[in-house]
Amino acid sequence: MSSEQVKKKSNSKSKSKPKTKPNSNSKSKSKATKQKKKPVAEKGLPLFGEFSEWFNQVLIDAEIIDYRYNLKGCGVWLPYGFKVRQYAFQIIRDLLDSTSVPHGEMLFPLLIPEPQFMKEKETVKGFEDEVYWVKDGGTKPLDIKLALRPTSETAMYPMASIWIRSHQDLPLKTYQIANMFRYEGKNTRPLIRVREITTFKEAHTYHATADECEEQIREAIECYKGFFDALGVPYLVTQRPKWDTFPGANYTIAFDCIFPINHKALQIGTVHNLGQVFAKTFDIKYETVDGTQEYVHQTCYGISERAIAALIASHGDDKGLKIPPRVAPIEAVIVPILFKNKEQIVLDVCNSMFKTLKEAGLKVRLDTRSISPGRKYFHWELRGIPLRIEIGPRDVEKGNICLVRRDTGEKDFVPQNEAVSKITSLLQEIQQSLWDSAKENHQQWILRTNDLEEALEYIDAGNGVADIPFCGSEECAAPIEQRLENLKFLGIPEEYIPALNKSVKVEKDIYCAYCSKLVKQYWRIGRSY
RNA sequence: GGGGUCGUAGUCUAGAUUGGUAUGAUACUGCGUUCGGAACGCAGUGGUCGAGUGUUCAAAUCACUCCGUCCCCA
Repeated sequence: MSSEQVKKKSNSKSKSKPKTKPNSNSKSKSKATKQKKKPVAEKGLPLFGEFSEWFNQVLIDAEIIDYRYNLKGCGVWLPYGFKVRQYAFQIIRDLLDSTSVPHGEMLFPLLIPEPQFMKEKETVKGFEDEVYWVKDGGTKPLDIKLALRPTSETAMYPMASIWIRSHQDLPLKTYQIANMFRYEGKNTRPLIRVREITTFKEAHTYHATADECEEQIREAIECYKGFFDALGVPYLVTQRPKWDTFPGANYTIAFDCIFPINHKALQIGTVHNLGQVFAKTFDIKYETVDGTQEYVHQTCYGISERAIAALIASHGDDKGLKIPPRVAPIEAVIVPILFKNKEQIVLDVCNSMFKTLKEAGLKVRLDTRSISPGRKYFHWELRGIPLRIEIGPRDVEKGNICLVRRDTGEKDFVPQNEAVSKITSLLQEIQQSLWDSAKENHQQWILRTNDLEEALEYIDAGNGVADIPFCGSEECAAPIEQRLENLKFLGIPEEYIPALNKSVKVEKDIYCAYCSKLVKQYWRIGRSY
């Protein structure tokens, strides 16, 4: 059976059919040629180099998400994917719950009454074409239309206005993890551009002063860095251009992950300084020590399931996923190698090893299915399990177990009584090494140049993102963005962001790549999702 | 947003020009032989042909609408 035959419809029908395996004779297989040795159940996962196809297929094959639900932009989290999501978002929960003033987790209603939603003009304009409206209650039209939240500012802030009375109530830090609805256009992509964002973590904070508000931005950035570090997802931090700031916010700082192969940037987190705009709209005031009434200063920051997309993209290879141990539903899987008349002695060792590892607190699984060992290897490699433990008669004789790393493929034989310590340290090593290699790759995808043409060529060739000297005006940005499809100004890199640096870096003798004015900063541009 | 393509068991696919309830593989189930990188034999299960409407004695096949897919262009 050729790989082509079992591949997804979309692949086998596309005109530029990528060859995944040499034997691509989809129709010429005659019944006479009985294939004895050849595998008959080859999975048709496209090569990692066919990134877009790989990504879509691996989500289904590795049982992360099933998007065959007949509603555009919506999908089902499968148990395995759900676990990854759960472990990942628990990390951000832990980070937010443990800040010096903890963030309190809450849950707001999905529905927002129209008048309340319409209150903040800027936000409304920003989401105008993306809001789902509930217009009927059963068979009767509603007097007041209800929006399905595209984000929750307008749901939360009227409540904050009730809760916040005095400076004693501040700072107030809250967050919720919930689903959001956005009516995206035609081009939806699983996990990346969806109509139901199933997992959106949004934090909202309220402060007495602008300084505290600014300080909160730094805390948020640190939290998010901690989160992505734990996932082993590399990122770039930039302050978004004025024209790409969250509607109503003073400024927006964003996290982007450059994807492998196509080197497009995916926004995976945003942090907004909202100033007092929303406070004025929703009348969120507090009484100062002097007895006067002041509007609060606010921030909000969000992370979505796109973080999972970045996690998958950053570590994948031709065999499938590589899940960092921290968020892996299973850290190690035991595969028994059974030979005739020696089944029981092997199974006994497997069972006791399973028990030992479980008692040591490891997420471990014993795979006793009656299929061949090789099949199990592929199964678990596709799902990205960090460590495989093979135990066969030879190992039993020697008192060993065989450990195989998913990331490097390295095999290691260790004595059974050292299993726990060896596995624990190996898992740590894998976690670190996944992070290191992803980061190392990421750094190679940024070009700094004073030559606009060079930057555009670099981006157009799909090599990565580029930093160019730039004046920051929208008039200069627009014609540059026109030059390439999906080209975006990501913004100013971290070292130039005033909110994040006591003294921002200043470049000398560089001139705007468009208007040639003397400028102080490089701006980052690149193709984005 | 505009244009095109396609939709048949879980997955991939034959059948469409010439209307007559569907082919094969894989997956799945059972039994047996196996098991250190996708094992083999035998026997089975599984399809309102994306949904709806129309034409017809009869629709997977023809027409229209909707839903979804993928590709191209803005």
